[in-house]
Amino acid sequence: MERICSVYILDVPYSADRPYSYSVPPDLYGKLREGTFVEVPFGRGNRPVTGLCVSVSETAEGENGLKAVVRTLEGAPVLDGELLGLCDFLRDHTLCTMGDAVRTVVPPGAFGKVTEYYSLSEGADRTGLVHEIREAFGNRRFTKAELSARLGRDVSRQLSALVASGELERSSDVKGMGKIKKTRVLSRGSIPADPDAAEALISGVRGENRKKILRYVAMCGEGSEEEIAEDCGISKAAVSSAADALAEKGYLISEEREIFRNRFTTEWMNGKRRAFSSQSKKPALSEAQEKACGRILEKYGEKPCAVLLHGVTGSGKTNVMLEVIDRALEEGRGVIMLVPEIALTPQAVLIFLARYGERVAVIHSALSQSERYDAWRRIREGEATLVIGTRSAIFAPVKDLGLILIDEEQEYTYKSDTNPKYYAHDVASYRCGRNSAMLLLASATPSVVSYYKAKSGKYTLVELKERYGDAKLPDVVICDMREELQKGNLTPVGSVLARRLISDHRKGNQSILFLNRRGYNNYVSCRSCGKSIKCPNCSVTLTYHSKRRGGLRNSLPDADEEPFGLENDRRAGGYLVCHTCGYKTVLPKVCPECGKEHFMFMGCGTQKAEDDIVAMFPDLRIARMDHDTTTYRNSHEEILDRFRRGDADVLLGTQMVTKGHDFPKVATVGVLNADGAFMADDYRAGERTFSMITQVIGRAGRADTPGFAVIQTYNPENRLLYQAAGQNYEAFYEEEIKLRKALKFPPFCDIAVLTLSSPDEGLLGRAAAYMYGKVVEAAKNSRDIPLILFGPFEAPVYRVSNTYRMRLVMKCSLGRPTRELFSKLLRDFGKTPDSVQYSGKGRSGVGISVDLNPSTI
DNA sequence: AGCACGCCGACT
DNA sequence: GTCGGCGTGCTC
Repeated sequence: MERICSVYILDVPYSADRPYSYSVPPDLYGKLREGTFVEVPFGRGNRPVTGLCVSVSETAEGENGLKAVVRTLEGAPVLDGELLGLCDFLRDHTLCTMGDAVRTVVPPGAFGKVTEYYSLSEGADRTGLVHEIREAFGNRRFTKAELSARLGRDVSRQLSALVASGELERSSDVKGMGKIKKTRVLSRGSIPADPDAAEALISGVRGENRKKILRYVAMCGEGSEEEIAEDCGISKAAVSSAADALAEKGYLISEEREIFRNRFTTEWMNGKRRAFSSQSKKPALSEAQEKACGRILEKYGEKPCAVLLHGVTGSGKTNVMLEVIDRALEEGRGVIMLVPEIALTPQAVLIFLARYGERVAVIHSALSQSERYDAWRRIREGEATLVIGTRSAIFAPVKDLGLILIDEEQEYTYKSDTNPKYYAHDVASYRCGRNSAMLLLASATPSVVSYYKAKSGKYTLVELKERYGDAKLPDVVICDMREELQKGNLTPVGSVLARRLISDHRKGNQSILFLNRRGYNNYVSCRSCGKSIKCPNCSVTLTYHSKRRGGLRNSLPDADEEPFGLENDRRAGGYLVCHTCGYKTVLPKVCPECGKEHFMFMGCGTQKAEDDIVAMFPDLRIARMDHDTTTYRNSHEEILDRFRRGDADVLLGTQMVTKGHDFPKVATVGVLNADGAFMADDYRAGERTFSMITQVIGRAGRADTPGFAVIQTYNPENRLLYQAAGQNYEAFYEEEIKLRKALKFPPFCDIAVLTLSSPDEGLLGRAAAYMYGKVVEAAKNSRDIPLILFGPFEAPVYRVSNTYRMRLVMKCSLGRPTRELFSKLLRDFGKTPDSVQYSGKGRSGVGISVDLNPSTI
């Protein structure tokens, strides 16, 4: 019998991403298991690469000719079934390589990268190249890339020749493994636990430092060198040397322990925790909350299961979620809670830290690589059982997972838009199924897809319909901005809102102004009737593109450039495009709705709004919060603190201002342009608008201040706005789901987007046409895969850093057969013979990627 | 991706 | 002759 194993190579393109068989040398029998990272020789040159072993098996002798595993990567984790399962799931469901999947599931640094090095052997130095190498590197080892970069030419061929002739030696090493920081922890050795007996013993020991250390350990039981040095006021070196002596005599036990770097959490734990300890008390649940909680906990017994908790803003969903978390933790099971990035504020986290203390691990984007790795290990070792974090926290290696919560579940940040383009909900469902856990989705405005699943029985629907306490909905005024325009008001603030801002300021109240960030998605609307121009096939808004040399541009002239810019653009060939079906038309001379000829570009960003408001109201102090002002760490918090302290009168910003901060002095909330969001060319524009407006309105008039909200719009007859104003989710949903059904959009189908990219525009066009044919052919060959294909057409942003992109959009049903179809298309695309057909010559130079159910189309 | 192998033009 | 660029097929 011989032992062989199946290995995925972590750095191969999609077309070569499959398991490869290697033989296992007997000296690795004890070390090599499924889930072990290994070094293997790969390719014709047998270059050393990183692999992940996914299975080990015995085989009858004779099936040989296999290369052998070189070694296992010491210090790298061995992935258990849960993590391997996650990698497999990602690979299958997002059509990524195993390497990409592994790098998503396991933090970089946990396993390094096997790297090939060369170094000069004792051999001669006659040859030119050997001489060059000696000059550049001496006897130090170097990689092929380093040498090529140094010499500015390709050296592969000579290197192999020099290796063959023995003048160079090849070696391999693992690069980039994260350092595991350790510290020495001292605990009681022969020191008795009884304080008097301990003191008697300690007083007999010579040396002040030693006495201090012993007293510390006698009192606290144990302490790290750092802690002891800090608390006893001795240098670390002194602690270290005293500890050596004390350990040798047996007074103390000394052991090495990993320490987990976590600046964020540690700061809060040490500093602010006490201040917030009052929050650790369980808040009393209202009757409605109690009832909702009961229904969820009842369901909790039937795991695996999924629940959608739909609670209107201010209904206290968090309290209910905390109760469910308690239940899972009491059972001894692990919990993951996902929150949107912008909701992961220190205030929010503190609630959890105060309540659950050291069991919590927080994963957020500000963590350094080593902190991330430390958090990962802390979770994996079972020290942290409650993980709170953004999208990627869904992969946290929590032990015995019993509950996954996704707060604000409709947020599209739960869909990754880079490499493994996964949707956190899908991963969550998979993990819950595998672990018999509960999936709890929560939102005031669930996504239409999730609510549909709840309505149709796939999820259990639990609703919280009343606001907590006696909080009331604010009065909402919907303002017709067309009238403002006719009056000649071109500023982002209409007269109603202007009056409120002034009176709020006079009374010492504050205001929040919300302006949708997605301002770059410009559209054209009619100045007279306010209608925007829609696609005849899809009922989505057409996007305006102005034709400029080299492709399409995405930003539009400022409002004051217009109508001059508009006329110029029309002459230059500006046109309207539907990003769903590819429909394209020239910008009409007159509005198709009312026949007037005054079009207008929409798309005023927060920055412009700030300038305008400052000009209008010089007395108001404005705090602007958007992506541009919050790029620095903590700047987000600083802006909110400033506003909370009352050092600003107006908080102006993008979605960030809509998330659950409580500002008691906020009387008025203004939505500067409610159209900006739902005019976007995406079938979910409606649900996003509804969600954003609902949330931002909820910010007005908490506590004792009566609330007031102003929604500014050019479409005052749009029912969506009234539904949002009245927080009437049901009405919104009923209308929306009919529309989705009629037009066949999710949840009644899935959407797949295949993107081709190339710096060569002509080549790209041919490749796109070619792939179109391939998809048609593939769909025809398998009748059971229903698929509606649109395209090929230019991506919404056609050119990005000199690369052009074209897309095929497909409505389909994403099951295993459909994914397999896409997988095959991707694999085949990576192989040359086919691509020759469109490229004419050479390697195609066209990139391909598939996004299944993208967050925007 | 990244390597070897083969083909081809350029330079010594 | 051989160095180095470029295209192609293949990776246990």
